[in-house]
Parts: sequence; structure tokens; C-alpha cells
Amino acid sequence: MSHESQTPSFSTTRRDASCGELRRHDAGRRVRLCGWVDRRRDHGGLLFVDLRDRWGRTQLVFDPDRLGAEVFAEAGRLRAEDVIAVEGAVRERPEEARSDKLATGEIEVHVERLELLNRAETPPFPVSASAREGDDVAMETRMRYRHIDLRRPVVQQRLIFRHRVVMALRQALDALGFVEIETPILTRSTPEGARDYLVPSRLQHGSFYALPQSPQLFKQLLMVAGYDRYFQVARCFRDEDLRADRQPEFTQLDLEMSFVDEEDIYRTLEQVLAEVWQRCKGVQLERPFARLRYDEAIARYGSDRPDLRNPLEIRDVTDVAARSPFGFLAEAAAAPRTRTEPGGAVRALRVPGAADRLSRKELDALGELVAPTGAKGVGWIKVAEGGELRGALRKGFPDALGAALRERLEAQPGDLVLVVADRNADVAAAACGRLRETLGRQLGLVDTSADRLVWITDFPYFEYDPETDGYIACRHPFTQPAADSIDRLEDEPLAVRTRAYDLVLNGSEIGSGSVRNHDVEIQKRVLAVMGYSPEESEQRFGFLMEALRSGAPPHAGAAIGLDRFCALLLGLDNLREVVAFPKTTRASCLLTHAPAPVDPAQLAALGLRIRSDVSVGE
RNA sequence: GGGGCCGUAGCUCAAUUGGUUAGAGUACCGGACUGUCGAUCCGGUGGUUGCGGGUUCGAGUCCCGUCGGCCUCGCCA
Repeated sequence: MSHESQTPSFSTTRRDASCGELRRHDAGRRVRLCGWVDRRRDHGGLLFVDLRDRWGRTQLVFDPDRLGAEVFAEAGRLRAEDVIAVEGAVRERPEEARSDKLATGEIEVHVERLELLNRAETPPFPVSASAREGDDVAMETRMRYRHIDLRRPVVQQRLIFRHRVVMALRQALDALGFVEIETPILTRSTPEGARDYLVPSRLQHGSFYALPQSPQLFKQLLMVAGYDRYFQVARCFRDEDLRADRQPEFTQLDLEMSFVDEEDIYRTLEQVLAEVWQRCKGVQLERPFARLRYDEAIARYGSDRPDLRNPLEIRDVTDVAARSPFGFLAEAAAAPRTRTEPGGAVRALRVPGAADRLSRKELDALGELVAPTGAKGVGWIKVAEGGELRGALRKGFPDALGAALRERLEAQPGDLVLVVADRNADVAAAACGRLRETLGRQLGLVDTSADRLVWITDFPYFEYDPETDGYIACRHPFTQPAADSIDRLEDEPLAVRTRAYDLVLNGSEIGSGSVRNHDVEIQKRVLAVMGYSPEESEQRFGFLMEALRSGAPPHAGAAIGLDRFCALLLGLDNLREVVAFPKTTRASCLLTHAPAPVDPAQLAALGLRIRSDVSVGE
């Protein structure tokens, strides 16, 4: 899984070595070891105990011929997870008794003295790595006994891997002149868009701190303060519903630089991440990373976080479909762009050689797959041996249209072509994106042998919000609008693009960032588009505006979702696997039973009273 | 807030159409065993089937409620 870091010396007052380091050349040494009883194999007249710590396992031999009867009897009473200290002689194992399953398999320690440091209750589930496979312990049980779960070698390796990732990041950033600075946890609400966790103030009844959703504003203030290059391994809090890839508190690698543009952020992060791959996975990352403009990503992959390991690509066939005798094709193609609608489109996905790989039933099921995107259905055409088209949709592309379609898609005999038409191009794109993802996986087209990173750039600044008939920022509103679209801020907000970027790894967004507004006038105009009056802007973000007026350098930054990043690097799909003390989907900690009711006196001190007539969520 | 799945021994699971005394592996306890490494062999303990109610001659199984966990849509970068 990972590269061993160098083992430090374990010589302390209680032990001479860890359980993972003794080798054949240590034979003859007298050593003291400490650890947990991993497993014991009791032969009556001879007793083996595997002693475990986080560095490995070492076989202990209790031989009554070399041991007092009392000590041997004491050894016989050892049970899994008892904590012991032993002293004995390292011996090379007999040839036939060597084990290649253990790094220490060539030696064993013949115990002469045994000290039981602490007796352990029978654990609720096995800690030993050599427990039977396939009997995965339920996450609920693991979280309830997390201190024991965390003792399992697989879990330890994950957290240690995470540590190595963080260390690689820290060292790489330090080498580049970055300064790690902590920002407040008790702060005030920042406009990140999520619900805040609130902390009541004892000294000011009725006022609340908010836990930060990110250090966004603080890091901008640090740029204003002249700190040039800042980073932080920052805890962030968002009080929203949970998912496998979402915890209520999570960690970001947060960074910000002054006197830079996008390119500097790209180069910096690429260098820092290459360091992580190098040191944590032993892999040389290809640099620079790939780049895609947002509209290009949507057009070719139907997603703003495409998995580039999937070779399938979407093509636009709107112009061909516009001439189709099929009404739904021609109408979708002709749907006009309006103030709030992007216009219609017909998109096609060619799946090479797949004409015979999907059954009629599977093809019909694609419609359901695509339904959540709002698409009405999926048409399909197969390219037969002679090049002629097959399937119900072929009549929608007669004669020259069929040829045009084949040419556009570079379709070969044996190919399957999936077509989605919609009066909203975004829907057609999203539907094709889903088809691409699902078929790529289902047909085994995704090349999982290498990690693929890609920057997504040139996002639209605003999104139309039908509920308020207004505009909301797609990213966050402190991003600079792209220079060549800034004039459209007031008259055509949807045409404005941001200087924001996402970093996508194997189809998952692992980070995002932007070039910030350092010009207070532009910042005001952006907030105005979002419906903030100058007074409101000043009231909510006054401290930022003030800072921007006080000598703010041009600055830009980014943040990497560290938990998700580590999970992806380890090929895990649940953040809980890389978080030491994770929470459930209801945001409780099964180990500490947080959140919990508090003493009435505590509430009184805060000036709070719990109303029983208001249910949760109201 | 909505949807889906799940809850049986410490753990991982089984239990026919609603049927009689709820089983297995492992863990645990006891015994045997001097080269094992998932030790092996023999024996044994262990159950409020999450909780509450209902239907039924009869409920682990069906229905309602509730608690908890997981996944997911909304929400959230």
C-alpha cells in the first residue's frame, strides 16, 4: 500500500525494539518487547504468542524447559489484546518453522520474563489482521468501539498513510516558502452557502459564533496582511445532511498566494501533489495536469468532473438532428436559447464495439438510468457490418443524415450509438454523461492502472435561480470575474465566467479555488448581481471590503478536500475509513455519544431554554 | 424533508408458505496436545430475534409505530 518510513529507534526504558523490526541478524540479542497479544497458539507443552504493535508482529515462544512453571502458567492465561512486556533472546527460527507472512518471520523471541501490563476484556470483534476474511464488521459496531477498531492493522495503516500525505504536503509547501497559520474556529458566519454550526455566546446572550465552513475570508485577510504564501490543514464545518463522502466536520488543505495568477496556483499544486504521489504511492505524476474548460468538459464528458480514465466521449449532433424527419429530434435541436434557458441540443455517445454487448432489455433500461437528469429517454442505433444503421432510431437519420451522423461520430461497424435529445442542452449533456459513466464502468472500459488528474477551468460565474428569479454564484462570490466577460456583469450575468478552477481526480472533485477579487468595486458589482444592496454588502462583508480597500494584493488560492483525497488515494469510497473518529449519517459519534443534552445550568448560563413545542427541522 | 435497505448469540450470518425446542462458524469457558503461525482435537456456556403495539390457534417471519445504522435524492463543494 505504501512506502515504509524509516523506523526510528524504539529503545526506551521499557523496550528495546518494536514488534516489526527484528531480523535474522538480530539473532542472539537479548531484547525487551512491549505490545498487544495478537494471537496465541497453545500446544500445552509449548506456547506461541504473536506480539503486535503498530510496527508489526513478532512471534514469542514460551518454552517450559527455559521458563519457570509459574511464568509458563501465567503465559497460558494470556488472551487476545492483553498488554504485555517480555524479555528474552532473539533466535533464528528452525528452517521449517520460518514464516514468509511476517516481516519478522525468520526469527522469534524465546521469552524468559513476562510482565502483564494490563489485562484486556475480550474484544467485541477481532483486532488481529489474521482474522478470517469476508466477515466485515458493521460500521456501526466499528464506530461504537472505535478505539478497538483503530487498533486493527488495516485501519492503522490508513491513518498512517493519511499522516504521510499530510507530511508530504506540509514539507513540500514549507520548501516553497509557505507559512502555516491557524485561523479561528469560533468565528462568524461566512457566505459559503451551507448551514452553519452555531456556538452560543455566554458573555453575549443571544449572539452566536459560527464554526467556519472554510477559512476563506481569513486567508484573504492574511494576503492583505502580506503573508504572501499561506497554508493550513484546516478543519471545516458544515451542518448539512451526510453522505458516504461527506462528514459534518472535515479537513481541507487550504492555501493562498499573493501576486499570482491561475497558472501559479496550478504549478504550485501540481508540484505539491506530485510530491504526495511520489512519497506516498511511489508514482511519478505526469505534469502539467490536463486541463478542460467547463463548457468543453460538459460537451465532451457531460460532467464538470469527468473521469478521464474512461475513453468514451460525447459528440454534439444537434446540426445533423436539426434536419431529422423525427419531430422530437428536430424540435430539440431547434429550441432557442433564452435569458434563463441554454437552448436545445442533441448529443450522441459512441460506444465502440458495443453493438452486441447490450441486450434489448439493457438498452431499454438506459432510459431509467437517465431519468434523474430530466431526459425523456435514450435512443440507440447500431452500426452493422456493412456500415448500415440498425435500430428504431435509424429512420430519424435517413440517407445523407445517417452518413453525416456516422462521420460526425467516426462510427465503425459494430459500434453502438446512444442519442439523447432535449430542449435543454444541459439535460442532454448530463444524460450522456451518466450513460458514459455507467457504460464505461459496466463494459470495463475504465483504465484503473493510473490516476488521471484534470483542471476544470472557465466556469460560469452565475446560475439562474428560478425560485427567486435571481442569480446565485456557482462558486463563491469572492472570485474575480474573467476579464473579457466582466462587462456583461449587469446585462448578461449568465455569460460571465469566473477565474475559478476545480481539480478532478479520477472523476471526483478533490479541490477547487480561484483568483479572488482584490478590487472592491468589482466585488460590490458581483454582490449587486446576487441581489445584495450596497448597504447589505457593507453590513455582511464590511470587514472584507475594508480589507480590500486597505492595500490588498492580487491573490489566488485553492483548497483540497483532504479526507476525500486520502480516501481516493487508498481506493476507498467512505470517508469514515480515513477519519479517526467519524460520525454517523445523523451526525452523532457512537463512541462519545455526542451530541448530548446538557445540564440546565449550562443552558441558563448561555441564556438558552429548550422549547419542547418545536420539533427538529422546524 | 423524501426514498430504499438493514437490525437474530460478543462478532459474521442462517432459519422453507406464518408452525413445534431459533441454528452454524468464530469468539468465550473447560479439557488434551512440544514447532505452531486462521494451530489442531474433544466438550460446554451463550438469545427480551432493537423496542412498543397489533393481526393470528400460533409471529424472527405479516401490519402499524418507534429507536438505531447504512445508502441515496433534496441540501451541501
